[in-house]
Amino acid sequence: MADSPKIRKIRLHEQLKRDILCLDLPPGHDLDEAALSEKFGLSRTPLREVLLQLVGEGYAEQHPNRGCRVSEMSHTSLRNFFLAAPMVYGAVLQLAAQNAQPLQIARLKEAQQRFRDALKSGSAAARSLANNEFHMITGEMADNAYLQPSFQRLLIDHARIGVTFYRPQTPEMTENLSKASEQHDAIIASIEAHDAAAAAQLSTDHWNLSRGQIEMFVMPVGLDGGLELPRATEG
Amino acid sequence: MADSPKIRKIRLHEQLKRDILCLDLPPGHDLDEAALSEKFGLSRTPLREVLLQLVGEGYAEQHPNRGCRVSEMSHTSLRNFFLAAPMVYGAVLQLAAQNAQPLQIARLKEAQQRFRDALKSGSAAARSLANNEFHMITGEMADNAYLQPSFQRLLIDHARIGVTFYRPQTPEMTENLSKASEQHDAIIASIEAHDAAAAAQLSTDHWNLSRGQIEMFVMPVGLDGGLELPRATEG
DNA sequence: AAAATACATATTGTATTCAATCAAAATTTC
DNA sequence: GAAATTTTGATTGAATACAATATGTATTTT
Repeated sequence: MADSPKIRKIRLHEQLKRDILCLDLPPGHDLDEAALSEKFGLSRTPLREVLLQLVGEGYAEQHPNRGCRVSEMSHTSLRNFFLAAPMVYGAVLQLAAQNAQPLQIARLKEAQQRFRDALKSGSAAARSLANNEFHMITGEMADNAYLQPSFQRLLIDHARIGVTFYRPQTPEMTENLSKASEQHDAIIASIEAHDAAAAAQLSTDHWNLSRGQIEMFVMPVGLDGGLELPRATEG
Repeated sequence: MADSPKIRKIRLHEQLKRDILCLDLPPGHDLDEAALSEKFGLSRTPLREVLLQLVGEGYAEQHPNRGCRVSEMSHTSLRNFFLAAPMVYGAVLQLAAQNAQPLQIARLKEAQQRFRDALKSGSAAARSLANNEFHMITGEMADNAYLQPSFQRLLIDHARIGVTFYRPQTPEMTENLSKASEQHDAIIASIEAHDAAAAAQLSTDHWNLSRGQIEMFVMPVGLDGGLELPRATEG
C-alpha cells in the first residue's frame, strides 16, 4: 500500500469532501487544523492547502483568524438553491447530451449501477453519495468550465439536502426513489442518443421529482387527532 | 501607510487579479513563486495560499509539480463562454432587480460613473476593468451563492475578452461603447425599479451588443482590392 | 552524429519553528 | 456584586529550513 505525503493529501481531500457531503461533518462544523493534521499524518502547511482548496470548491468557508468551517446551509441558501438549480441542471444536461464521450457514458452507466445498489441496501448517505457521483459525471460531460463551478456547488448542497430529506419513511417516498432511478436510466438514454431536447425535459422532470420529495419533508401534512396543545404563551 | 503581512497578502491578491483581468499577465503565464515572493515581500507560504485562492476563483490553474499559471483562453473556452454567459447573466440581473439594496444601488451608480470616465479617457484595459466592477456589483446584488461562482468566472473572461476586442477603431465600435454605457444606465433604472422582466430584457440586449462587438473583431469584413493571392493548395 | 542516460540545477512540496491574534478566565476596581 | 481590564491559553498566520520532483544539459555509447 503506497503511502506518501502526496497520497495522504489526496486522501484527506477526498475524505473531507465525503464527510461534508453526507453530513458526518455538519454545516458550520469547525475544521480544526491541529486535529486534522495529526489524524491524517500531515503537517499543517499541506493541510491548510487542502482546506483552502475546499473553500475554493465551496465545501468550506474561511473566517480570518478563526479557521475554516464546513459551509453553512440556511433557509436563505435553500431558497437560492431552488432558484438556481433547475436552470443550471437543465443547461448541464443539454450540453452533456451534446458532448458526451463514449468513455464517459460507460462511467455514467457504472455510476447508475452503484446508485441502484445503494437504493436496495444502502443508507441515505450512501444513496446521496451515489446520486452525487452520477450527476458529477454529467457535469464532466457538459465540459463547460463556466457552468461547472456553479454546478459543483449545487451538487454539494443537493447531496446534503438529499441526506436530510431522502429518508424513505412512507411508501410514496420509496416509490419516488425508484422513479428517480428510472429517470437516471432515461437520462443515460437521452445522452447516448445525443438528444439535447429530451435531456432538457428529463432534467425538468427529475428536478420536479426531487423537489416534491423535499417538499414532503419541509411541509408535511399536519397530524390529525386529539393532541392536547398547551395554551399559547408569549415569549 | 499601514503595511503588515496581512495587508501585503491582500494587495498581492488584488494586484494579481487586476493584472490577470487586463492581460498584463496573459493566459498561460507562469506565476513564479520565488519571483512573486520577493516582489511582494512575502514568504512563499502565504504566497502559495494566495495562488491557491486564485485557482479556486478561476484566475489561475495549478499543475502538480509545475506550479500555477494564469488560466488559459482557447477557442473552446470562447465557445463555452458564449454558451453559458447569456443564461447566467440573465439570471443574475433578474435576481439583482429583485434583491438590490439601496446601498448597493448607490455603489452601482458610482461604478457606472467610473465606467463613463474610462470611456472618455481610459485605455481598453481601464474600460474593461470598470465594466467588470459594474457587473461584479450586480452579482453581489443577486445574492445567490450558487450562481455567483459561475458568474465570477464568466466575468474574468468577459474582462479579458473585452481588453482584446473592445478597442474602438471604427466609428461603429465607438458608437457601441456609448450604447453599452446607455444600457448600463437602463440596467440601473430597472434594478432601482425592481423590475425583473425589464432587467432580463436589458441583459439580453446588453449581451447581444457585446457579442456583436466581439464578432466584428473575430469575423471582420474582408479586405477589398487587388491582393495577389497565391493559388489554392491542398493542406 | 543521434539517441539515451546520468547528473546538475531549479522549482515545487512538506515540515518545523516562531510570531501574532483572539477568546476566555481571573483579578481588580468601582 | 457587576463591569472592566489584564493575563493566559489556544489557535491561526508567516517565515525558514529541508526534501522530493522535474527539466535541461552534458556526456557517453551505439
